[in-house]
Amino acid sequence: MNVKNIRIKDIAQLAGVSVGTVDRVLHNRGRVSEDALKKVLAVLDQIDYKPNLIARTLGANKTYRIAALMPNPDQDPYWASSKSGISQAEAEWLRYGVTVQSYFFNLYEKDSFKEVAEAVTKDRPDGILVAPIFYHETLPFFEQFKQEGIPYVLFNTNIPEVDPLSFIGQNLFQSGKLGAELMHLAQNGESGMLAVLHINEDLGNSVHLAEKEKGFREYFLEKNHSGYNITTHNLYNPNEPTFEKELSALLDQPALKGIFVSTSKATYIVASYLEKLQRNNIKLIGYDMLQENIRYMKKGVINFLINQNPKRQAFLGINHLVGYLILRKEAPANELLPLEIISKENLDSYLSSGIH
Amino acid sequence: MNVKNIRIKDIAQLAGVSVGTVDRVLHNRGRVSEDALKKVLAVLDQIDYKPNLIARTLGANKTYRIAALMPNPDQDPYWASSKSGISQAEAEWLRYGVTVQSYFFNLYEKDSFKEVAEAVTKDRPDGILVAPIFYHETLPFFEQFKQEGIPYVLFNTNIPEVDPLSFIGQNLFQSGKLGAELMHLAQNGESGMLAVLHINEDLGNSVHLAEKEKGFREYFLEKNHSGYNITTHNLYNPNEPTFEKELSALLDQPALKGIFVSTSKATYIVASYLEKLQRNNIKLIGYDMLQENIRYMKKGVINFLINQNPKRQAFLGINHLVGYLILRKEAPANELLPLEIISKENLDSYLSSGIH
DNA sequence: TTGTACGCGTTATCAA
DNA sequence: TTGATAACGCGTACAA
Repeated sequence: MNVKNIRIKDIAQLAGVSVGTVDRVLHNRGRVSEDALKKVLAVLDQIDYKPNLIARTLGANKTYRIAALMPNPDQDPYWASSKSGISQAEAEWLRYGVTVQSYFFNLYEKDSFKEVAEAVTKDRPDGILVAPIFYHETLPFFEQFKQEGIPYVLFNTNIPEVDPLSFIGQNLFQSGKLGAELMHLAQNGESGMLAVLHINEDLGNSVHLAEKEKGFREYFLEKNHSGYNITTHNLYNPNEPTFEKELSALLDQPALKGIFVSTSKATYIVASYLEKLQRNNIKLIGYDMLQENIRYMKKGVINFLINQNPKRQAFLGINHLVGYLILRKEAPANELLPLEIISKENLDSYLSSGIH
Repeated sequence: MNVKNIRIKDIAQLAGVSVGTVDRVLHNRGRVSEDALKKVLAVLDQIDYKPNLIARTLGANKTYRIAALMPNPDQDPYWASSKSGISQAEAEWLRYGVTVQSYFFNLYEKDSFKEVAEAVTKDRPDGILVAPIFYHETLPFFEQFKQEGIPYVLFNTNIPEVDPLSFIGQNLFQSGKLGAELMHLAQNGESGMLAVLHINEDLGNSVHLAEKEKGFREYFLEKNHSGYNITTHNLYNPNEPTFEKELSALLDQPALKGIFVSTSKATYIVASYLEKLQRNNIKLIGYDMLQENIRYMKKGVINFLINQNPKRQAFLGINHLVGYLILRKEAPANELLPLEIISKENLDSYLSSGIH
């Protein structure tokens, strides 16, 4: 095997032109005569030229600005995880001239999203990573980004219609099915009442949550487990006095055997009530390895967590953008992360491996 | 924030010396006067110099040869997975002058290991990745590698005494505990007889397997689940006629409710017997997403798999070596991969994400 | 002991 | 339209 790679210099020599001409042909920069073009293309046709990306980044000496558009991490620890993934990717690429500017919008205000998205548009970054949790508000911006030729990557929530460079997330329907499988296991063969619980603080998320619920119900339909009685409960702002009343009413039902919670923050909120009310016979299944969730899992209040890997989602998002910008690498159109099951006994192995 | 990184040139300017001197200080090459040393160190103390690795690799223009020393992938699909991880890493680094030469030894013959390891020693690679499944046979070689200053990384099996650059694997004790937790769940609250089954084809593995068993038993001890009766079964070559007899004898016991199998290949062997004997009330828990295991899981014969991620283990091993050789990056002394739980409902999400 | 100068492969600039 | 050449930052050979 010939290890030595073919250089632009070699192509130039073979074609009988200069490196400058080859470069212009390779990058369609124009200003090349018919004659020279033909000669270079003939050589390129024969050999498989693979640019040395190391040399390219060094030579180009460009700096790239990436904009990360996401909910304010202070409003929800889930988004704090995402943020840390962005920071990690940023640290890794900083020395290669990549900077990431974060733009936070208010999780509960659509107008805040618009405002911030306009700021991004104005700043004209080289690439954009965005968690598009508000469907309608986001669409016009992608139209604009596309027109300006700025590549954008979506994470957490997909909007296939806007044709992003890449989407990173999970299969939500399957996630719900997995939640159901785990619930079924946790029930130890007994039957009874199961609750699907959404705490829908930001309304942008409702499609997200509905998809998980569909999967959850589908599992029991397929299996024909008619012994279970599944109810749905929508709660909103945990700070409202009605919240506690409604949740307590649910938890007080003696027949209730399990709760599937559709978001990560909601998981530890419900866990705290379960603990307070001493309802330790109710199995709880929720999302993500947030610090509070880890605590309740170790105590045995939470039975299973499904890891959505928010940190990794955002990390990969930045990486895909950088790969595309610097290394001209195509990103996968859909990167669906595995649905990781976290239980008491493998929790530590996830914590120490530091990827979560 | 100052985006531009500090270059050697900058340090030289600040210290009032030349780049050559700075370089000699940075790499302890000697031939530097007390005075100059002090000046440079003073500057280095103030600022956080991070070399541009891109420039370094470009300038070095070296080629590195890595040797991968592992069992023959044709003898066991588990090792075929490892091999594919090596190939993937190789493809990724080929253009940067890294080549990987694989050396396969016979899984069942210690002498074969010696032979191949000698070949590696003779070839004097720049780095070595090895799965040291034979303890005694491996030790002298590491002694030699250490003397020659060739860095080596271990995967799959750890031998801390040889002080490798890095070990990549899992916590086997905890892996067994997780197996027990899953078994307990799968039992649906019933009690009965549980079997721990080892198929110990290559004897090098026995410590490995014992560790998993210890964890498995520890779980039930901690939980005080006295309802279970746990037995251990050691089988050897599946091709011997006694094998089928012994295994059938075990499976014929009506009280048997679950089997925990300690290796990946053994998992689908047991699954095939369970299917043939129609013992579908016996819960089966084993290891790894081998093709056959995936098939039996989809059929419902295997209840849970614990993913040891053989592909990723090997992939990371090569990456750590490359990182150390090219980028002078310290590899983690112990990289313990998370214990991934695979069930029917998250199987596809792992398959499609392509990391397994 | 020190500093200068060149090469790595690519991109970008500029004079011809 | 072309080709020669200077960056990019690091490592290193070599001359002083």
